[in-house]
Amino acid sequence: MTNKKITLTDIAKELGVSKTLVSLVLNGKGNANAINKETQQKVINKAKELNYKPNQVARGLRTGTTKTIGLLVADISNPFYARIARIIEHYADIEGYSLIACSSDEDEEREKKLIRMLTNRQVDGIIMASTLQEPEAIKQLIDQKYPVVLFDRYFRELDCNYVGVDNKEAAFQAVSLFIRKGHKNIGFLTLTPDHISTLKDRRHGYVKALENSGISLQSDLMLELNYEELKNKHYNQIKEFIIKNNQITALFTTNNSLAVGCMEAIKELGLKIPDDISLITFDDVELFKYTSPSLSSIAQPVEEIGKQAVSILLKQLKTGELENIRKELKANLIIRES
Amino acid sequence: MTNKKITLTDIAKELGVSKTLVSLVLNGKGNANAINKETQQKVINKAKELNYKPNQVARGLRTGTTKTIGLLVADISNPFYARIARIIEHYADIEGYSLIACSSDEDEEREKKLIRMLTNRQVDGIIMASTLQEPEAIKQLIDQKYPVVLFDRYFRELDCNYVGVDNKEAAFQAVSLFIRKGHKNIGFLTLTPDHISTLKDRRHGYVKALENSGISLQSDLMLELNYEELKNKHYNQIKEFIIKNNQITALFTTNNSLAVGCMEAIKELGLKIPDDISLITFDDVELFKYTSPSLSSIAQPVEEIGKQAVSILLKQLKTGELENIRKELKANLIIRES
DNA sequence: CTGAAAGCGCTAACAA
DNA sequence: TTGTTAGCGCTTTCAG
Repeated sequence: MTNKKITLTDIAKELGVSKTLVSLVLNGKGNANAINKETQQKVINKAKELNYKPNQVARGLRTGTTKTIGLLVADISNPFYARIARIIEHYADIEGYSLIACSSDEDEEREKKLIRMLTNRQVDGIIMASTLQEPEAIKQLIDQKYPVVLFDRYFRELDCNYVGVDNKEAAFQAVSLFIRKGHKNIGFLTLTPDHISTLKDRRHGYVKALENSGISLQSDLMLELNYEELKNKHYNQIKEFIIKNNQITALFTTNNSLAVGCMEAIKELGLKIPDDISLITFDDVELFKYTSPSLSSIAQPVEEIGKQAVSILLKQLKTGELENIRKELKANLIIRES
Repeated sequence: MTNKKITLTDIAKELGVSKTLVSLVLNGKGNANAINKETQQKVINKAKELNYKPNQVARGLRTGTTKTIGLLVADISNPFYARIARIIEHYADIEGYSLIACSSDEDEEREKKLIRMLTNRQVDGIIMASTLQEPEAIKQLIDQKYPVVLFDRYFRELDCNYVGVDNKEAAFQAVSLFIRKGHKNIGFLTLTPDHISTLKDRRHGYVKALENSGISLQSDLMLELNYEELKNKHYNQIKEFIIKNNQITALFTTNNSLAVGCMEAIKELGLKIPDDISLITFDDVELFKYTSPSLSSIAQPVEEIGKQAVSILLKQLKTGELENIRKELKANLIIRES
């Protein structure tokens, strides 16, 4: 394996020219610097011949820019985040950026560690759906002029780029639909940590819809599930919840995993959706169309969210100006059988 | 924004010691080098006080190791790869490695570009499910002593670490089950590019099961779908296929997206699974349990695949020895209603 | 116990 | 039109 790594210096030496010359040519700045066409061609040929590979790390150290974006979410394998990741990867790639993807597992300490990791790695910017309660760690980034785009989740107290949907309105619409259909005892299932903005907003939408129709809020009908338990598919709490509150005829869940948990629990209890209990969930998953029954859901404009997130980040990377762009999109209530 | 970046030199200067000293201490090599406890503490305190962040890029340039793993798959948002990604992230993280994740879209040229990108970025190793026909680009990596672990897909002609399942056997079992249930006209749906080892092996399993039962192979009953079309949810070909071959009573699909396409097509044709057509698919997705009807599938031991892939890679990263480890695991046929 | 100095591979002033 | 030089921030001999 003769394959010693080829560097700029190797090419320069072989050709008897300077590193600068080679660097310029290989970076397409040959013409701008009025370098002899012939010389340019020689350099290019030699680079190909030696199978030269520019060392991005060295370039990164020198230029202070790594062409890398950090993507931080709760769980990269959750269909919602997985789809967003793919879209972000796509748009980032167009501009030559790669993604370091990481999952916080809804663990605040872990998220802080990951933020540190990403900045240590000198990623040029971060796109994240944060699980933090206090955005102090993110504020520090911004104070250091670090480009950050939040998506899905925001912080009221923090001036930061953001793209997401109007969660309160979407939840309001879904629950209002239940009410119009005559449901009075509508359960609300959500996750902890419950300080997450999306979850809070969805809860507000639920409460508002009830208020709006003069239905009094029963705190019994609201259940919070622990993220870890949910991840390990411990659906017992959901079952107990349904048994204890057997007046419930409709359920609103704040994410796709909860909806799956409900399907399982309801099935195990021998109940039927929607005959016994109706279900609408936040976040659409492709297969919800084919479940039994097909699940009604609130679909976020995933493509647009990912695209906007990258677009905002890249703009600020290019200009160096950290504006403060907030995009609130509309979610789409998809009514199916459930 | 006083936040100039703090470097080792800054700490050294403030303390009136050398960079070496600081570097040693901060890397936990203080004791090994018999550095004064007090001095060590001073360094650590000062680092904390100044909020020092080690620059990984600089370290990477110096040490030639970036603590980064490249993950290359067809589509990071496909549930199968998304789950694997999460697991790989988990095990890599334990050892301090991060992931650059990228999707080839089953495009050979794009994959080659991504491989180049990853090596330019000096990732320490690559874990990939390759879409290539000729593994030349991967062979080059290995020749350069670049640690590579293939998963899911392998190359017969290439000596390279690999972890995956026995695809032929799994497909054989699934199709044999169809036959035992009395099916004679069993359709086979797969993807292009069809040189991919998993797809070939699954096809072989299908053929072998038929042969084994003395059922003659009808090439009409085998359909290949283009990846791009599938991604764009163009299921018309599947519909036409089913209409043209209305003797089909069972379908075997080689991946989860194809199964979804079949469900859609069969539904649109007003047919019922499994009454009119039975379905078994490769790759299990959580929601297959809840679809209507629930889908029988071949589940790969995802956790084990991801864990092994990381383990093999890290071992070779540590020892510098590129052995050639091949792990073939067993897939699990999950029989549901379809 | 601590420090000086070299150098990883690259880019960018500045010279020539 | 091309070359010299310095230096990004870090680790690591080698000397003291």
